[in-house]
Amino acid sequence: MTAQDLDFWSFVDAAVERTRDRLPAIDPEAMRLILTLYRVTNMVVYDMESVVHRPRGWSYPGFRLLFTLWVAGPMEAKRAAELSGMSRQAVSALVGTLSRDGLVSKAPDVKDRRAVRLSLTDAGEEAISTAFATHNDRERLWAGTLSDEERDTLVRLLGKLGAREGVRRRR
Amino acid sequence: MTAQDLDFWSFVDAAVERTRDRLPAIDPEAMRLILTLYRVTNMVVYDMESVVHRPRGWSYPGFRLLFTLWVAGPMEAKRAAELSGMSRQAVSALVGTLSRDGLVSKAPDVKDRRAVRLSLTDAGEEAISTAFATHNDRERLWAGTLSDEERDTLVRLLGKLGAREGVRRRR
DNA sequence: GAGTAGTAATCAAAGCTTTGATTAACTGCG
DNA sequence: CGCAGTTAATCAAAGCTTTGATTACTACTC
Repeated sequence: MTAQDLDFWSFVDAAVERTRDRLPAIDPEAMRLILTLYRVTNMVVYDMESVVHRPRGWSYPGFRLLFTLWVAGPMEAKRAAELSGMSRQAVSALVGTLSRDGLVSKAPDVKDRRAVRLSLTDAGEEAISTAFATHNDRERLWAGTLSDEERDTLVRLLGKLGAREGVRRRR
Repeated sequence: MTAQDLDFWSFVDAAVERTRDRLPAIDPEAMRLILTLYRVTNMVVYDMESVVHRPRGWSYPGFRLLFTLWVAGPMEAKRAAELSGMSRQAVSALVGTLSRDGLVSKAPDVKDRRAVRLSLTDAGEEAISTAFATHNDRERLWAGTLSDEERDTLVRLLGKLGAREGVRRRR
């Protein structure tokens, strides 16, 4: 496989091979894992975003924040950041957009006047309910390449990876 | 598990449960897969970027483009987009930064004067060589939660997911 | 050769995310 | 009470990515 014949996926093999030759001290299989993880996730996200969310005028991050509020109810911005995995700044900026578009409402917290309490508006509730069916159709399409057992194994192994201690987390 | 006790990971279980109750027509296990995939990858990317790349003054996308050129040699911008999984516009913008910082050089293509040929500068070559050892240390840390067999299984299942046909790809 | 269609790259605007700084409000110690 | 330290949120600037439009060039058709 020369450099001219590569495509998106065979690039991973080439990278592993090439690195094994030039930097023998590295762990090529760890590299293959992270490279593959990144590429697959990127594919899935691009597909979901471009097929499901952008045509409706929203972003994937916007959907994630709406979904977080839909699942766990109204909450402070800080907590929405924790549960959704975004930074507080990202939530702040995103809520600016979603609030402007009438999907999320901000109310001052009663107990702590620094805090902002986020909740779905009726339009937000409506939006997430209808969008989620399409979103999940797409999730099902992706998951459909795997048998139930393979899917469960994949979830379990991803969970094991995600349980890694001693790594940097968003604050 | 009430909404008040949730954290980043138990949120996934709550989402599956809550959705099963409110929207019985959806496939909760497909949802769990995609949700988990996204969260794990985000954790890994955040860790890699904040521990390895930002302290050196670079971004993860910047590293990915440099790495692409390092693995497969000088190439047109269009090809770099294909191999790295970025859009052509993203490559164009990113090359602006990397070129300004002296890590990548742009040269007009000899055969097609519309095209731009990208290559690593000496500084870029130097940068990727030294950064990659640290990058791979971090990859090894992540991969280290899994046995060799688990890691191979995970790569295989991710590959199967990534081989999905009929999805939207970047152009 | 002229004209049309297609392609490589870039520009422009908008959105998300990051770091670092700032404002406002809570907490705890003396 | 008064003040230092902490915390919630936001602002500002920079970077990456996206869509849509534009420019420059190539390739095809007549």
